Amino acid sequence: MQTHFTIDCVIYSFNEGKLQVLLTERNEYPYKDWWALPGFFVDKSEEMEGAVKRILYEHTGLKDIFMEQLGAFAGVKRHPQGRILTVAFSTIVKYEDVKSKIKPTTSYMRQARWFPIDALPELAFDHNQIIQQSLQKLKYTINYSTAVYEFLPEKFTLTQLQQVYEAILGKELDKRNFRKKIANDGFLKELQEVQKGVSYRAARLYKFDKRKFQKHIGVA
Amino acid sequence: MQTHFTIDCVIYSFNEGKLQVLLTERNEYPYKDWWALPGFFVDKSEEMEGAVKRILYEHTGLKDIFMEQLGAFAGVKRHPQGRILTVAFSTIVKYEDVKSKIKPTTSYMRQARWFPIDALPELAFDHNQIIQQSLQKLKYTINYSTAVYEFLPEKFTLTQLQQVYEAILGKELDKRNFRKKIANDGFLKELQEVQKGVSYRAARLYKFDKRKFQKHIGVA
DNA sequence: AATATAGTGTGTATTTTTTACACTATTAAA
DNA sequence: TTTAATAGTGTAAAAAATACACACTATATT
Repeated sequence: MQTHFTIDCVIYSFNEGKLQVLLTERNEYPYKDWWALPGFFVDKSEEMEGAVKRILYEHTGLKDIFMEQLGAFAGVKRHPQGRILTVAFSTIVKYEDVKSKIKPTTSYMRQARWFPIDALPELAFDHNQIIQQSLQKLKYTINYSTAVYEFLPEKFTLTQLQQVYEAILGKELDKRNFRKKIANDGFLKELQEVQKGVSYRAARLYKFDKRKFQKHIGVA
Repeated sequence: MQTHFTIDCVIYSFNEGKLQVLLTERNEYPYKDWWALPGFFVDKSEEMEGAVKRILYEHTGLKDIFMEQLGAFAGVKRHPQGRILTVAFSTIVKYEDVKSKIKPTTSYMRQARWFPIDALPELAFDHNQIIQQSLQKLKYTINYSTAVYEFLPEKFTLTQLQQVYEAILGKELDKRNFRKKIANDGFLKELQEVQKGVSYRAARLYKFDKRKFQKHIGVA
């Protein structure tokens, strides 16, 4: 009648032109030595949102990050010790921002590491399936969410933005049409600033303007 | 560390030009005498999908119906007895098909009844919130799912189909444009048959062709 | 038999959105 | 100064979405 209840986190970033997922190496049975999504048990009387924050921090070292619910996975056979219901959440972080911060603070996990989404190992439990479902949702909502901007630094070039789109959708886009669409959406702010330190023509930098985005979407 | 775990069902139908939701009147504390979504506890070692089927049957009398997951709701305060995690599911049934079958077979609920979505009572727990979230998703996915056809009998008129769209979206649509869109989609089969027993020009009947729909969507 | 009723069924012009496609400009390094 | 690498830009064609009004037909009523 009662069940254990866990949270699992699908954490995305963008690096080296690829969509990456953060995985942890388990140091405990079951699935000791396997790679898995960062995740753990929720405490009694702990709000789910609070548990997500805590688990994210303990398993990856990351803090102050909003996570969105994907859904519940409750197969009786998904865990060898009998049914453990997990609620999967996902989020997106900026690779450079978190680079130095990623370090599990629990001994349940040995290490945390990024894997490109197209080269994931076989994961513990049903975690491969959770990631696939999450990716589907990301693709599906890309044009109606702020997701792509969460991968990028505050100031970014249009080419970087296009690369994020391409990494998520898994296909190439036409540069001119892409820029036309972005210009038409009209929620980027063009800065009076260009890239530095590149050995070719420097690209203009842009910022995402959340206020304009919300107007565009027709905020709830 | 362990929690109770329930399923709640958002069951839609279309009747009298309106989108309807099936609710049950509780016969047990807490929230005795309140209206609520059909729902109950999942047994230990019971697959979630099986529990959904069982609970749906016990609380509404309905059988053999596929339900889609909406998500987990786990607020510590959502249930007066402490956190009870619920996973919400939704489905759509044909009003006429189920009309005579709806009857709870458990004494936990006194009766089950349809309510128009725009005239719901205040519900037990966080059930109003669950319905709102579910409705959002229904609107959002209307054009990429078979949802609308699940409201209708096997053979239906274009006007009936349009009314279902209008009930879900909560706004009126232009008849000619609607028909153009449907014709263009091309996954309805036009029958050599018309409505019977109407006191005005009889409308042509159509069937939904799932195979053509899947081609159109680009089936996974 | 005439008529009222109620919903069916249809087309076109306009605007908007999407797609396809290729060259010049700028910068740093060699 | 040349080369290498990426930035930045426009137009035409096709497709999709929108706005809009009237004649048709089956039945019920008188």
